Amino acid sequence: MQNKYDITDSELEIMQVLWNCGNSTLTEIVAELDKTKKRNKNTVKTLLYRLVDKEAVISSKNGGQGFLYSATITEKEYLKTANKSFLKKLYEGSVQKLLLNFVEDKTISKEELKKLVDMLESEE
Amino acid sequence: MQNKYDITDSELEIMQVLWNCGNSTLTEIVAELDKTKKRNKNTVKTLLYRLVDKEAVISSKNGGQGFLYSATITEKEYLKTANKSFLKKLYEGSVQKLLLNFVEDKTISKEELKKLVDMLESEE
DNA sequence: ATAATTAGTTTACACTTGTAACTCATTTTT
DNA sequence: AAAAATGAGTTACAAGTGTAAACTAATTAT
Repeated sequence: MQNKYDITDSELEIMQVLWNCGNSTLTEIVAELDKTKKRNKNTVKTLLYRLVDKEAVISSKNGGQGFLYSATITEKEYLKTANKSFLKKLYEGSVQKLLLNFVEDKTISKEELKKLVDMLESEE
Repeated sequence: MQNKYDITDSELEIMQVLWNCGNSTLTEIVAELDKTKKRNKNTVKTLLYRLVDKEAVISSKNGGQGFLYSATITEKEYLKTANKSFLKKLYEGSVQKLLLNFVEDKTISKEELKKLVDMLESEE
């Protein structure tokens, strides 16, 4: 491993806290995670440690009571690589194939898809 | 594990052969995989064995020289669950969010997306 | 029929991942 | 100041995963 974009499922939950809440201390991260699923503080520490190890997160002194953890990659950057490997793994890298599948299996209807495209059009 | 939709990356490559080429023998699968990446026959055997174990594949006698392996789930069925968990993990389950991201990060352009929707429209 | 090959099954092993305890230093409380 | 709590860093461990060897039974070639 040792690639900052190679983030496991549990690690991702930590990154999402950092992305959503900004730089945080261990305690803050644990508190935030607890909103959805209880997680032992030590577990979070290990996860943070691994993220620091692969440089997806850096820690910095925070006046006295502990460290502040910060993501070194943005969520968008991460999503981009994650999307790409998902597409590659299941759809030969083709977004078209993915979307056709979504429509076929009713994950999204043609109408919704059209509405979405219209929205994108009018936006700009 | 022990869920037939819970398929690892290496196992998926075997499933893809079965989906693309239909029921196949071990030798055929190995030959097909070798087109893209060399893989030890024993490795393929283990992978097949694990797939049989979780019932994503069944094997049946094939007049003499070996067994025929067949997928018990279709590619579409598999993709549907894979899509869902991908969306859930990264986009709070929202296709909309995913598509917005694709457009934002230029994985697909608005034009291409529109063309695709038009195609879906005219199809039917 | 005996040797060689092949396929099915079992076992192995290192690395990854989820989960958490342990240690030691620092900070806070009494 | 001594005791208690907290946090950083380290270590642990079982389950999952990629990869492949070993063993055994069946099939094919000589």
